[in-house]
Amino acid sequence: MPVTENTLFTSTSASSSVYAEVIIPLALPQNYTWRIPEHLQSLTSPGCRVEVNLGKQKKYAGIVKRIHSDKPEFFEPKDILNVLDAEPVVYAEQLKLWEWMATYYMCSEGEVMAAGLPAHFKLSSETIVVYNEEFGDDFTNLDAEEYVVAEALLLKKELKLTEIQLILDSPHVYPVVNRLIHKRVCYVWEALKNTYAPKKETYILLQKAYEQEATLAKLLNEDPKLQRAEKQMELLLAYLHLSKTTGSVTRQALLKKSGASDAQLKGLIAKNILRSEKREVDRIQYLPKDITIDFELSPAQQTAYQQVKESFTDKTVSLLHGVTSSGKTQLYIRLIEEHIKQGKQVLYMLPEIALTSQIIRRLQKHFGGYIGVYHSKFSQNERVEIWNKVKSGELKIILGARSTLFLPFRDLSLIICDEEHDTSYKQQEPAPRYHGRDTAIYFASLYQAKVLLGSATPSLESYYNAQTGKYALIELNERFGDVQMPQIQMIDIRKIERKPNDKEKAIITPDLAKAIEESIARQKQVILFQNRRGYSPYQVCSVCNWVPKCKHCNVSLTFHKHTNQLACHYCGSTYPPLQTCLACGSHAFVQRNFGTEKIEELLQEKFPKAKVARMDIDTVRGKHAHDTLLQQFEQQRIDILVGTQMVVKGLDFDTVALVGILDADGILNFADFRVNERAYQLMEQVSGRAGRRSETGQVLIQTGQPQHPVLQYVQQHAYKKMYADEIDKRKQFAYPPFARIIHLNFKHKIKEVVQQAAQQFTVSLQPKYGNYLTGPAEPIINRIRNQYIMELLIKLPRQQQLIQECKQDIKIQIINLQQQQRFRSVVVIPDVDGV
DNA sequence: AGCACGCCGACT
DNA sequence: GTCGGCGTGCTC
Repeated sequence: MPVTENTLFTSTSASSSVYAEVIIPLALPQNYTWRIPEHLQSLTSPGCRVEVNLGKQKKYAGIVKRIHSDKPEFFEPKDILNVLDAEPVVYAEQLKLWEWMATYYMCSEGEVMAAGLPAHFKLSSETIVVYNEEFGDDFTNLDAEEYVVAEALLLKKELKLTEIQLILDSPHVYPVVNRLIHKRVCYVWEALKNTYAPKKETYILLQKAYEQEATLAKLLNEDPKLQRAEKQMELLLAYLHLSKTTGSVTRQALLKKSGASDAQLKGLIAKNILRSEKREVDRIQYLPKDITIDFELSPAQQTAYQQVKESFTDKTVSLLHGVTSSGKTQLYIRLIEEHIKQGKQVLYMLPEIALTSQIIRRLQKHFGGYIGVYHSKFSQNERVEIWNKVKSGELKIILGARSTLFLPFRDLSLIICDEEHDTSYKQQEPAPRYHGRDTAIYFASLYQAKVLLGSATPSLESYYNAQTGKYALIELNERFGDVQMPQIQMIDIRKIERKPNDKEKAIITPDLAKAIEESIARQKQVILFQNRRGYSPYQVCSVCNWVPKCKHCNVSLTFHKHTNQLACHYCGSTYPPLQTCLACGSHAFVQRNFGTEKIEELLQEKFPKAKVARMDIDTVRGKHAHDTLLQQFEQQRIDILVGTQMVVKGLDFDTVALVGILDADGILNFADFRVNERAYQLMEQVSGRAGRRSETGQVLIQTGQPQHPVLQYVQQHAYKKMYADEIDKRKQFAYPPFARIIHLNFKHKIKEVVQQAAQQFTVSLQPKYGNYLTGPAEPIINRIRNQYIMELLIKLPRQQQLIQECKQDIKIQIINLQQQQRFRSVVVIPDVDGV
């Protein structure tokens, strides 16, 4: 429920002051308080931005969290300089969400605000505003102050807010700039990190002249331009049919459906009957706002759908455990339909941006202009646009990654959290280090909305919650349209590895090679999966086995063949390749290479006629590379695709007959308490890529431990057995879901200092939390960007009170630590529920 | 996050 | 002698 009413004081006497607790987008120790001068009191309400002074001369646009009349005891508050918004920019729900996130994930509300608010709302005196060239120079609608600034901007193109102060000869520039941004005369400068280029697709549209029935009929029946061009006529009819059934028509879809040639389409465009237009796939604002559902759920889907609906009568969260290809998306679409027909809003969350462009086309077919897409790679202008449309309630469905949770929903009633197990939901680097799924559950509670978690391989946490009745559990065990679960076989590599001369055979075993050959012969596609970790190409001295490492991080350098450089994957620094061993002086350097690049080479050698492609961080770095690669694969211009984790997500094609997991041991031997869960999820998801509509897929797993329980479970698609097995171990060793883990990272440039700091910190927690502490320990990679690292793990039993106290104690101890001269500059970073 | 304040090295 | 390096403290 939006907070629009002014929570102000009717009975306040003129003499007593009114104060505002304001959130500033910084990592401040707490929120600060400013006084609201009398003339601004009626304009100020929670959720509004206010212009305030911080420090000697810095100014910020902060957001009012709370208005009160408690005079601060220990300082004299400054006055708020201006109120920037007539209407709050966020609802009370957003303020509550920020507070919860800051408390739960142990950061400041300012940091949450900084992450959640589009840059255009975050003015500060250092902000640079840029002239919007598209605006032109028609300044007739500007008032005197706006005009002066606009003129200056036209001349200089960009200005700092401090410079604008000089121009206006007044410190009160924020409201003016604010209005100018609103009128699109200028915009806030965005740092150049915007490498994301939205995917574009060519759409085919009917020329305006033929949009009316009558003119169209005339064209079809009597126009001489078409009577003799039979093929073009066919194509046009195909277009009309397609546009009737799907709404908008892409060039690709049209050509595929009609079987027409490029030339025929060009002909129609030349005759001014059709026209083509490039559109960004993610932006679909031109579509009509209507709902068309043109499919039926299968009986199994229908049952699950009913169960989901019923579960929401007494549970807030439902977990939909549906095997790969069971058609979860169709079920979601039905559910969305129901919610938006009641005028409510729906949030559809995905773990990664790359997946949005895949799913958006499916959704837009059904919900047209009701959908918006939102994620961190959108330009600030676009973000503000969507922000406002969500706030006004114009957009009903928002598809996006975790940052979509920051949008000011007006009337949210459902959150779908797809691929709920995916670890990309957890934000790693800057604060707030939040988990999209868990935050979604809290966020939903603010609106009394429901949450649907979906996965073929649920996280142990969620499945546990479903088992214990906290969540509802709905199972969908049938693949859609009678597709069989893929057949999974193990290939024991132990025999092959014994023969040292046959190293290559250990990478692609003869059995796998044979299967690949057969698939290709049948015109089917092959996906090979290789996990990246530990298998990056590197240089090594063949005499003494010395491996070059990064100067700033304790990490082996990765060798990049295409740039002929050694690179550090942690800090990004690069080095020239080595000729001489720095340890023994020999010149016998060799490239060790089990990465996808090497495998690609090997495959090309073995299958010279096949088209081999590689999909990993390196090959999809470019703007459209990811989509282009997927498209090529979809159009079957690639026979064998070798890739890392990336191939697991978003590959949903019918013609994959064979999936090979090249090195299961690399996945199974990873040192983490979640290995088994992760390994199962990964392999089950990879397997799910094999065999769609037409036939049973085949999965081959190369391993030296074919009896490994996880592999057995994968082979039988026995999620529940894996769960039962694993949950016991979690309980025994007090890991999640039976414990809450808080990770503490200590950083300092001097190794001894960081070690002692971590040690002292641990000792200080010992009396109260002794049993729950693990460490401090030096991580395997003990230095990143010249900072040494120590880690401390706290495993707390799931008792609300204890966990809250512990978070409090951690904060106290951090302050304590930094009060000591020696440890002053040690950085301590808490990470709650890290993955 | 900035920015002012403050204490040590290489320069006109 | 000073300019300026960045470590440290503080912002209602």
